[in-house]
Amino acid sequence: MVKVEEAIQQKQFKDPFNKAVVNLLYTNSYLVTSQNALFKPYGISPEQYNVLRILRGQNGVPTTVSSIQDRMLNKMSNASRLVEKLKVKGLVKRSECPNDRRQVDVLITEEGLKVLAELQVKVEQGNKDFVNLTLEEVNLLNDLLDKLRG
Amino acid sequence: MVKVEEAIQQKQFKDPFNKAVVNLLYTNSYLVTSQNALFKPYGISPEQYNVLRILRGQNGVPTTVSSIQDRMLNKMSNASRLVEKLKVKGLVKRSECPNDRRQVDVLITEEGLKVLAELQVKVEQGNKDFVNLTLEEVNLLNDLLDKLRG
DNA sequence: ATACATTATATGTCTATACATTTAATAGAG
DNA sequence: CTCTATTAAATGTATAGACATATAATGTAT
Repeated sequence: MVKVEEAIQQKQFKDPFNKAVVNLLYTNSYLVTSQNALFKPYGISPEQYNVLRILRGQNGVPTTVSSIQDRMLNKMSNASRLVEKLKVKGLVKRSECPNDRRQVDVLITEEGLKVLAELQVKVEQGNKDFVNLTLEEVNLLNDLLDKLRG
Repeated sequence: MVKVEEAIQQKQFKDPFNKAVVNLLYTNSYLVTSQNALFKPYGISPEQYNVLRILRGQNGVPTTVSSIQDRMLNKMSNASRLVEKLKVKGLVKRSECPNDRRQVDVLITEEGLKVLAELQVKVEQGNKDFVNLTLEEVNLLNDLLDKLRG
């Protein structure tokens, strides 16, 4: 087990809270790097995958751009541009919302569903592999993270 | 306490391991957003701050670009460009390494040390505030994160 | 109905990550 | 010494995050 102190060659931290922030940023980088390797062959980014997953969760009900934004992991990400990129790839459709012409209805296409299903198997297995914890430990981690942000 | 399921409006996950990956990505976003607000008035990014911190840790001994890279939280970040930006701001000095002209010695300037010291107080207090856990819980979190990557 | 505020989306710009490639210097083999 | 491989740093280019601003449509007060 490589402790965060060794990984970034920092001998000590102000306190365990500051260490935890650094540890979380470093662990995030570990996860993102691991996930990127998984996604690369598919020509789709983790963020784009996440948008597809949100859309499928709607079960055929069109979703607006702002609704996608609300459900993204990173609230500062730009759903508008991600949707545009997915549209270029033919994985989503965009259409003007009839009852409010400011809004845009976004729907995942058949091709999008296909790509998503294929990717999901790999991603879900990958995520399990990346997290080297017991079931008990991972449940504890989830509770701690939820509390941390509170 | 807002659970990650509510925060991103996802009802369930494949398993607790997949939930943990999502939870970590989401918590990272929470921390980065919190930190950004802190850094903004100083015109310096968290990544640039981290480079300054690494340089000061050398206690006046010049550090090469690749050595900075090794110590960064994100191993894929571009130390060369971050150093260039810090140099433009007058916070670091760059000089050719005499015994190996491929390498570049990087040193933090007096101005860099001043900015770093000022920022560090805010960042360390902020990090403590962002992590809503007891001392016992945060120690446990650090252990779980170290093991997770193992 | 008009004026103004609000909302949804898109766009502009900067910073950083991700990763490939280039350039220059050094190390090592013959 | 010469050729080749390796290494350090810089650079090119794509994607995304951060945040301000623009544009268009809608809601609301008068």
